[in-house]
Amino acid sequence: MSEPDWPAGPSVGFTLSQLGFATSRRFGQIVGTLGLEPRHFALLRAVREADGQPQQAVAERLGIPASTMVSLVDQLEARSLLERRPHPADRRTRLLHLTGRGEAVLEEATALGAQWERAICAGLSAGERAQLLSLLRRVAANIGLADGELPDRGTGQRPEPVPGPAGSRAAGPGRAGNGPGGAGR
Amino acid sequence: MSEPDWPAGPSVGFTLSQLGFATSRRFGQIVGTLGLEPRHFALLRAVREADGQPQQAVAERLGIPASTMVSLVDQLEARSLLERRPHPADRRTRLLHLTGRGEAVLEEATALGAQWERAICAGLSAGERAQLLSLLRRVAANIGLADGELPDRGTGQRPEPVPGPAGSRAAGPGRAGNGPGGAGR
DNA sequence: TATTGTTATACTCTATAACTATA
DNA sequence: TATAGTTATAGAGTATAACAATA
Repeated sequence: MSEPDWPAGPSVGFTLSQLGFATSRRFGQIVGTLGLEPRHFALLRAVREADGQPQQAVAERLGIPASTMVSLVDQLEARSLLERRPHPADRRTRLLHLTGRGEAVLEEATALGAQWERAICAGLSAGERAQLLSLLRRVAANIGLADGELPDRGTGQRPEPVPGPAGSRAAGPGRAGNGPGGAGR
Repeated sequence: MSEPDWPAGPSVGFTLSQLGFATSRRFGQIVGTLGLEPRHFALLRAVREADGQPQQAVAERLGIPASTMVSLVDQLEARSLLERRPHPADRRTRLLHLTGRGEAVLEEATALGAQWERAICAGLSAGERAQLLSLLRRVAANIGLADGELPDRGTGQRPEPVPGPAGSRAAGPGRAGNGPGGAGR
């Protein structure tokens, strides 16, 4: 079997895992300041993006199971950040709308996200940051992560086991984790 | 409030979250090929690093609660990848040792990790990869992540809420997630 | 008969607390 | 009395399946 042709030292994969985890965890704490979890933030953004979508459409877009979506919307509606309105024609569906307060909180959260972004990139010149993003984009392409794509939640989806060869043996659980939920784009 | 002074586009924070998540998830699938979860891999590596440590010492080093450690070791011992041996002087403590099979599997997993690393960095020159690592290291320093440091598991630890200002309101849950568990350094 | 949203249920994971045997 | 390891237990979180209203 071929030896790694890279110089020794920390791997990109490990570093990315570490950073990605720390980054999103910290971001979770930050939006927690507003009483939000990252997925609440993601949900609010999805709703704002296209106000008045059916609840399920948003759930599908975010890759959240319908039942989970219910409690998520419940929580945000209880805080008057968004509201369910009846569909004019179909009495089964509920259309999601951002409230004024929801917009305000979303803006606050977005500002905190921007602030966090600046903290992350402190000391990097604009050029360095651009290059970092460029390199990350190439890595993303390597691992088959489309540009704006959301990594599919553990909803089944089963990509190819392993790119190259393998050492056989049975397949294990293969666990997942919590989604990124980081600051927006 | 200050506007982001960065050019528009995807943020580093979001991209890192996304990549870190995708990376570790994929790595989980890869080692799953060997019937291992990432934390099994981490455990095996920690044991190999210093063969014959007490079980709790390893647990502490990995930030795993003692009770979780038990089942983890149980699983690996059931597969004869490592074994508990009595401490010569203290009959309470169990010393962890890698078996021959454990070493073999660990090597297989390491090889898969190296292969995954190559896939991640495909198309990057050695210089580009070095620069990527350098930039990531600077980002890691920015967010207060020591070099080889393991991000502390949700074991309590409560860092400062937010670096800069804030929009008040009560503190939310602030959730965590699964650790990196990516390929080794 | 199919679909939207909801509720109920069952499962997984993890950590805390209780317990045993040693020290 | 304190500690290593274990077992039992309880909580959070999440997905699957059953359900009611409507199409």
